[in-house]
Amino acid sequence: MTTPKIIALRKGPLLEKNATALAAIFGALSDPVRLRLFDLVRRAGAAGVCSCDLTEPLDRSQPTISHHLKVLREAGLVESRRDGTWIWYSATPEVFAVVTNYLSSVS
Amino acid sequence: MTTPKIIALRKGPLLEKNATALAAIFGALSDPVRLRLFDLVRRAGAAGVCSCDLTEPLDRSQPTISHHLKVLREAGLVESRRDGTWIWYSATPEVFAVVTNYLSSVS
DNA sequence: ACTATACATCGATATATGTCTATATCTGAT
DNA sequence: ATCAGATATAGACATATATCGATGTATAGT
Repeated sequence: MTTPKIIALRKGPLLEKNATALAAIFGALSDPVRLRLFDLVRRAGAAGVCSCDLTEPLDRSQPTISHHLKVLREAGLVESRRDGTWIWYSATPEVFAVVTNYLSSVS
Repeated sequence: MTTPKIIALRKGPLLEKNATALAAIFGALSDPVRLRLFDLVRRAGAAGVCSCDLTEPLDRSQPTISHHLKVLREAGLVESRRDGTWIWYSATPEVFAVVTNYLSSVS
């Protein structure tokens, strides 16, 4: 409560609104399966990767992978486009830039 | 299951072991309160900030802040040193090198 | 030794999350 | 219209997490 010494914090602390938005992105990256999933997607580049090729390498059920892809999609980290019966996922570097910007501002 | 097109993924996917380690760091940053907490700590620079000054601005109970600081500490994002009855927290930016290295490895 | 302050831990509780099986939906082909 | 394959959703369950009040521990001062 009482301040032992006066610490001059710089202006512009992280506002709650921004913290919540950032936390959501980090949250999407806070699961090992999701991280590997995202890694596979971004490695596929602009062409993207078919969802059907993501289930096997991660050793999870199809609904589980679908769930994780949804989380990544809602966080804005990946986007999907339909091609017939399958769906192609690709990384969205814009949102990723938010993360790297923040991280580089720290270190 | 069946591959609709052959996608040439680059070598070196994210291994499970590394994914788990990375996910732990992201997990520590996946909570708004913890993000703002970390922000306050890192803004204090090398001198650090007293734990007693972190409870009020975040509008959480003292045990809750203590818990979050523990999470940040165990993730290697902050370190603490005792000074009498107070404990001073400061950021450890080295950990971010791991994250930024990974993030820049593909793109 | 006693008291006051700072911080940590404990136990409880409500909510969120990861995972599965079962089922639904969507798309293309017959 | 029917069928098969790909993906999404629903429901269930176990575990994790964020939070609090109560209590414990450590340190400094009297």
